[in-house]
Amino acid sequence: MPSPPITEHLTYLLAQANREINRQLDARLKSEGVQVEQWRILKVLSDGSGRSMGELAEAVLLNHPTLTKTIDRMVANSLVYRIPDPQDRRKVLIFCSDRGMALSRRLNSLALSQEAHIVDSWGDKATNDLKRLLESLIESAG
Amino acid sequence: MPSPPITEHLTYLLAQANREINRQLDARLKSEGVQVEQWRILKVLSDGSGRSMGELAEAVLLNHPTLTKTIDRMVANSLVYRIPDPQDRRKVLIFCSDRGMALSRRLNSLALSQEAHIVDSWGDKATNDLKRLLESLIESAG
DNA sequence: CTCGAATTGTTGAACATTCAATATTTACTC
DNA sequence: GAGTAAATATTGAATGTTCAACAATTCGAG
Repeated sequence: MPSPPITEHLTYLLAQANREINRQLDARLKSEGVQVEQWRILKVLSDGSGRSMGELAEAVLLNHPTLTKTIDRMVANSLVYRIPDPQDRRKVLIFCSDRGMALSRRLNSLALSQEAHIVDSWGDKATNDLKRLLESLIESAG
Repeated sequence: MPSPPITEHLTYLLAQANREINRQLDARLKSEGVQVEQWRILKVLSDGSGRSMGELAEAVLLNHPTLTKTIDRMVANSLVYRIPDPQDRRKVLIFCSDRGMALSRRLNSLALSQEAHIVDSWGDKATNDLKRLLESLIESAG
């Protein structure tokens, strides 16, 4: 059984595409001095409702300790704040501050312009086909 | 311009899919006590020819300092070895040892079985469509 | 009720990654 | 050809992540 080259493995293609797209997005977000993870956190919180650390970790693809320390930094920057959950006192709810909301809007605009650039240069159909397949794969593998 | 939910961003879907597939692969490779990056390195080197650090870093999606330290560990485990390039003495060529070759074969078998599992449960067509789109995106974005 | 088990979040130590600076060799310019 | 610039790999400090242990709270069986 001859093993195919690594460039034909799904896991490799995903890693490569993810790396490249992330690199491009990082370059744009850099103008606001922020990394992709913080954009994700602000974006999730920007609807104004609070999330527990567990919910948030799941939503932004980070594990708990990493999220704790990232939130520490964002609290220090006054982008988000913590409130103990009155319903379940084990939980801590994270909220987006006004300053975080304002930053979130600027970051969204940067992220949207990146995606628009991909759609322009690569095509609308390909982009949508890829998104649908990724959703299906996640659904099937999750 | 209302910003779509994060789950509709291409960058998020790529990150999520990559994370999930990598997690599955990691779980399998764990039986050999090895991480995905080392599988990639051994796979690339397993054709027997040497690669410079630069070539290898590009091929396995790692930046130079990270690769240097990963190779340090693999040298300590006798999986690979370094030889100064006689053509260009700035370069160092990395070769796979016999022990590395044997491990590479076992890892390939694990990786192939993971991919076979995806094809089984998700479908041959979807898998191939996705691979072609990812290749095209990388080509277009690289 | 009460006590053990499960859930949630944080912390600290070990570990890994990254950025900037360095050393070495090669290529290029005049 | 001498001197400067570029390419290659490594190192060390700063930073970030992960794993395992911990504290606090809630749940649930008897």
